[in-house]
Amino acid sequence: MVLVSPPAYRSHPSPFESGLRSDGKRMTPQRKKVLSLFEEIGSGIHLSAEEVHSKLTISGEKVSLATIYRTLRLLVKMTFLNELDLSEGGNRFELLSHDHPDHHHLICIRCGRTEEFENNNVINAGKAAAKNFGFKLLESSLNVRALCPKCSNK
Amino acid sequence: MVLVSPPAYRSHPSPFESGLRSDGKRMTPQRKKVLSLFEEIGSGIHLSAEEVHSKLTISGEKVSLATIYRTLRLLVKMTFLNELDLSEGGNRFELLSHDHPDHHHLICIRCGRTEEFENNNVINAGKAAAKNFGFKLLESSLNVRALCPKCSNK
DNA sequence: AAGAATCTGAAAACCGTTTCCTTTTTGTTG
DNA sequence: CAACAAAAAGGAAACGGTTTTCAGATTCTT
Repeated sequence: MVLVSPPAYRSHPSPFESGLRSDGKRMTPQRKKVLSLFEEIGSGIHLSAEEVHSKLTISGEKVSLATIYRTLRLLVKMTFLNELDLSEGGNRFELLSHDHPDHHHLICIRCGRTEEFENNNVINAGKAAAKNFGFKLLESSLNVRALCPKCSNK
Repeated sequence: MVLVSPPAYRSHPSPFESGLRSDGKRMTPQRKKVLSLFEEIGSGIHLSAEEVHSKLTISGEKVSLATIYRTLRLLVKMTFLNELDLSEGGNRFELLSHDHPDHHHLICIRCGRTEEFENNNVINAGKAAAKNFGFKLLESSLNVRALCPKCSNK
């Protein structure tokens, strides 16, 4: 347990790492693993905290569930992840892709299949409503509850 | 405690009562009280289960929280109430007014103030997305998270 | 008025999430 | 590179909203 080489993330501070640093926070293997998981699976996939935990566990990485929750919240605050409220059993998280900032979700309420779409009219509707009531807009999300083709003919 | 007149709801079966009956369910004072509460305060007000409970308790009606949860679910299924997922601490319920079926919500994430609005573009966006993926649309809801005027200058 | 089915209330169980507390790790400073 | 303070991790307990269990009460039928 001696003579270990320094962790790779020391060499070229990633945006994640510098974001952490500038806030007095630290890079840890656990945080790295959670973010890497999302980066590997790509954007547009929505994982619950439990799913993150089991995926990491399966690939041999041990990160406690408590740490996963803490890290997910952190990554959301740092805008690396987006948190979704698709109701029915636990929130989900997805990699926030900065080229598709304002996308919405179509959810099959029976099997959970989820599709994304973008629509400027929706964004404008949110803006208009906020303006109308003098609110300062933060974020708007349209959730469309539906039945996917497979589930609708059962 | 003798010679009480029969409960009012026996005389002219309300839509609620007949809906219940046709499904082998029964009208009870508790169910009546929950629905009446929503009818008295009118549509556009969003109450959590806890709030329903405390409002009834304050006006001297004793209905257990368990029954309130059961009744709220029932009323949603019967489409007398609409269930909202405004996140942050518990779902809320509102009287479903059939003249404003598809309204959306603007929520102040700090104080919870909630305003409603309608927008056909949003409805169409949901329809378009569902059609696009071959889903059968059930319902779409746009939640706009924002800061109300009071909270945004603090 | 009696009986079967349904419903209620109270308490326990649930489940996703957060917090507490102790130990481990990180990053900085001599 | 050793030492130290600050921050983070792990595990377990606590939480808060919601659902379930179960025994006793109520509704509706006949």
